[in-house]
Amino acid sequence: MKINIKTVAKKAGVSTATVSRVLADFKGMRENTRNKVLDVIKDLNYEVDSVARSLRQNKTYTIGIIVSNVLSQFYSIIAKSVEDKALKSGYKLILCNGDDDPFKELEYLKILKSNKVDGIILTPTGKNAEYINNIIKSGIQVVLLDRLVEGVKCDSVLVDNYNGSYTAVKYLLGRGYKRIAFIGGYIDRTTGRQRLDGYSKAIRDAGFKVINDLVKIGDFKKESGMKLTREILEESNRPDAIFAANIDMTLGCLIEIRKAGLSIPEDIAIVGFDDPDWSIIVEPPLTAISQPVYDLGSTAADLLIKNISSKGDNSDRKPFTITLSTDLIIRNSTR
Amino acid sequence: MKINIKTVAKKAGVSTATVSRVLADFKGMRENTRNKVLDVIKDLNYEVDSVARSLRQNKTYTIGIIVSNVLSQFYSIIAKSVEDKALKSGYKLILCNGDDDPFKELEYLKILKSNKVDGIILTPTGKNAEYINNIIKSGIQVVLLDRLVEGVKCDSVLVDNYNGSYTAVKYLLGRGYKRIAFIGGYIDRTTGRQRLDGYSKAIRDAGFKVINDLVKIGDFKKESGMKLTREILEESNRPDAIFAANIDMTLGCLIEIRKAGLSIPEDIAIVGFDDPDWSIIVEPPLTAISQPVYDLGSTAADLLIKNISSKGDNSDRKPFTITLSTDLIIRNSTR
DNA sequence: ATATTTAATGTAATCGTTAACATTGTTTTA
DNA sequence: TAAAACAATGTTAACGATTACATTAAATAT
Repeated sequence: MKINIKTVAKKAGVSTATVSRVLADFKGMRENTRNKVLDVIKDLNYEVDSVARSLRQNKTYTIGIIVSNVLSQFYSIIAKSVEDKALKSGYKLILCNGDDDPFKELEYLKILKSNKVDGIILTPTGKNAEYINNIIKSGIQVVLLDRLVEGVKCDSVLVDNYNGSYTAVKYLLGRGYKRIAFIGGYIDRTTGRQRLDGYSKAIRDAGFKVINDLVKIGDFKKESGMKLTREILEESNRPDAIFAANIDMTLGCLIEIRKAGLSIPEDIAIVGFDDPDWSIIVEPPLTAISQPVYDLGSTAADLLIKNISSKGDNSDRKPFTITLSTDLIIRNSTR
Repeated sequence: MKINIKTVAKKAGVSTATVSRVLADFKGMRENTRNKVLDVIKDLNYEVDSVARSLRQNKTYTIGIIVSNVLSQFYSIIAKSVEDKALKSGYKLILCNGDDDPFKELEYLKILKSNKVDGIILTPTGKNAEYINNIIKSGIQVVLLDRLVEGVKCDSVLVDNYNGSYTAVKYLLGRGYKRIAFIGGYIDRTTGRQRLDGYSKAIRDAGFKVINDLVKIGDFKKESGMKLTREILEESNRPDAIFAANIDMTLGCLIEIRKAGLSIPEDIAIVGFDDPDWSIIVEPPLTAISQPVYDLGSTAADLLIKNISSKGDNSDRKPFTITLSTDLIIRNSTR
């Protein structure tokens, strides 16, 4: 037999409105009736139907998050941090892997819109500006994470990629490295672009020129890191250091260097952007740019939830960007 | 202005039923009307409201997954594999971190039930049998992943923990190790229990006794792996090998061994249960029991989705368990 | 050409809740 | 004690889709 608010109301001898009030913790009620209703609810094991509630209230208490790939430690930390915050504020999380594919991203954006999520945290490919604006206009709050989208006006939480990258390369230069290779990805995304720019600037500031053959662009994945490292190692004039622009590429880079039988940092130095948990157990421990990943996610979640609660109030205030800074963690993969 | 099925119907000069039929790809329709409706849909950028649809159809096209912790590579692979399958079959995924906490698990189970998900994939703590049965009775399909719950009858997908563990320890014994420590967790969960049992059996089969001081039980997390490893290293008669029962504990173990300045495998050998992507870049590369993690998730998802589609038909067939086997990957953390 | 069958569309109830408004019951004030 | 004010509860129309059933239009048979 189906148990819904009507069943409860009938058994408790009250109206559905009264039951609804009990559910909503409405204060203006006789203790007596409240208890009567609560008893029946317990008795029947009644649980509210969130779908019906969402339809009526036009609020789902759900936020959607689109990340590139939870398999990457970076995004799994993001997912966890957002979920932690969400749960605390009574929201649940729909997780979507956009795979850095604009089509998949669009597909997911449509699903989230159709499901009337209250807000979306998006690590964008940069390609669906029109639809994202459309979503924002429909009243769904959006916060961009880690990257920007041209033509979209909404709050965002970023990492200072440019300075992180600059610091890493400057450090390498300071240690006497002269031929520093760059392994990056997606220069049409802000992350890819800024990390490359930071690299280039540091090289130039030191009075060197950026050598095209030493700048390799892939897709931020392990396999791509492996492939590009192989290319670099085949250079006739092998570089003395590599700066890998994200965690998965760093992993790929380390795998190939090991395969090639080279030793770090004697034969070649490595600095990675992002500091994974395994960085202290590799040999030698990895010098890395550490990003405040957990903070990144929880800041975005905080912001999103705040925006959801004050919906409307902020619809014409200026969007703003929170930029978190990085740290250089010096270990032993550089001399 | 709000655009819903009525708006579309009016503008197209048809009834809402007709629009609904177009949305559902109903075949018995005049091409003419269908196109008229499709045109209006495109014109108005109409998108169906999934919440309303779910209420009416009593189907949400959503599956919930409760894992211990997406931060662990094991679970992030599970999440990804389930999501891949889900998307292909038109389902979306609500991700929940149970944190191996029975209360949090219960809380999430309630949320998922209230949200009328079509199915749940659960990595259970083992503690909420009653509520899980309640969920199953309510018509929501459940598939247990990686662990079992006593008293719950539903399909499950597991890894052969017992034999995996047995194989690992037998291998160590075969290489001449005599004092083998065990670092495990949660022996009240099937995974924890079975891995310990496999260890014990292998030790006994070799004619040795299980030494209590060498069996350390924690909570499957990195920090716990670190702490227990420290305890082990302080033993007056230090063991010559450690078998760590999951990926995070293995990581913790390696961190502490490095801190202690011991070399692997000369001073102490290590075998880990589960084979993370960093296992080939640590020094020395890690000997490990590899689990078919991606398969585990996608098998569970397949099974769940199949059960959802054939809902009712299988309600009184016997639940079954799919057990996937493990591989021993021999590298250099053992002599 | 009319009756009969079949195909295409329309009407309206329904899913389970909430919330605006109406009503009843209880105090307080004059 | 009656009127006024306020507190507690009830009635009922939404929310936006789907779908059983009713109706109308077209196709076929007689």
